[in-house]
Amino acid sequence: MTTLSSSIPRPTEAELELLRVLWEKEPATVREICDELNRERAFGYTTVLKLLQIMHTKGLVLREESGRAHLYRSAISQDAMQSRFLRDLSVRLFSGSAAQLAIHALAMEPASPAELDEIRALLEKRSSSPSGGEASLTPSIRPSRNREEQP
Amino acid sequence: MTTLSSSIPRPTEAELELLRVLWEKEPATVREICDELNRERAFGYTTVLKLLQIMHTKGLVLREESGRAHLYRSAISQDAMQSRFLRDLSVRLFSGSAAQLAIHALAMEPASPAELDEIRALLEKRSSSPSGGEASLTPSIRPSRNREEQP
DNA sequence: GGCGATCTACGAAGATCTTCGTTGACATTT
DNA sequence: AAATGTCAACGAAGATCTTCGTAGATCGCC
Repeated sequence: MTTLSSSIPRPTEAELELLRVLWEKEPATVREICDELNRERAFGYTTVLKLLQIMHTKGLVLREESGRAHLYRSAISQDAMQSRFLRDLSVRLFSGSAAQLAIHALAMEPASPAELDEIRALLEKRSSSPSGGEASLTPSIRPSRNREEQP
Repeated sequence: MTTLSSSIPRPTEAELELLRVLWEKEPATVREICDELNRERAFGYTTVLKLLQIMHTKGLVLREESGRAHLYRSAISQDAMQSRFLRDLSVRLFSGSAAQLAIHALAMEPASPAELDEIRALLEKRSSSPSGGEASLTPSIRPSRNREEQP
């Protein structure tokens, strides 16, 4: 249950990496998040802690201070965050058209048959009811596949 | 055509605003860019100049120093930049799947009939050649002001 | 030939982001 | 209880981003 409250600021790059971990294993302690992050690249413990503290003041994460080690969880669902970034990007670079953005993304990379079906389903829905309703989408599961990253 | 040379850094937010102007009216002087920007929000002249200088050292813009006032143009096409940002976003937030990104974007907002057709065309192409070759795809015409076309 | 307007270049201040060292609190072990 | 390890909190250093003031060059004009 995550509000898409627009008062929450956009996470920075490092913050987004933490959120990605949280969405996978929520709730988590600083130690857990830190260990998970260090599978990919080095993060000092206090670096992660500091980031989480900042994110907490920003409202990006929630904190349970019950035990000795605090428990963190994200304040925004991955889905809501995806929408947030897509909206931003569409405004910044696609004249505000999420559809144009989608077309470009679609042209960039082959989709799986399942994904193609999903798109077809969306198309039908759109065709019939242009101002379509609350599709509770969380797109199909996707095994975490990684490409090169460029900070 | 503009190279999608990956050595060029990702533009910051302010830099992207300048690029947006350049893509519309290229080439342009600092004055022209500044005036255009000030339709939307205030930018000091020297601010814009400084940004362009930085962007020049970064390789984001090209500069013609012929006359008294330099002429600037973008070093990357809007299309290539769109791909760049989409790739980034898909890696950061969609486990590297541009298709999932597209689905999400599609679900976010109703598309115009023309856009729906465009998507259908893309789907057919995908269906026939599943692991489609590295086509030099540019998603089709883009009249720069997209968004509304309704007979 | 000097005056004002316009341009580029330089540098710097303030904000934000990233990273981490240090400190003190608390728990576990010896 | 002392030693050791783990934790949150604080602060600070360095990097990057954003903005602009000022200085120096150059053009057009009276």
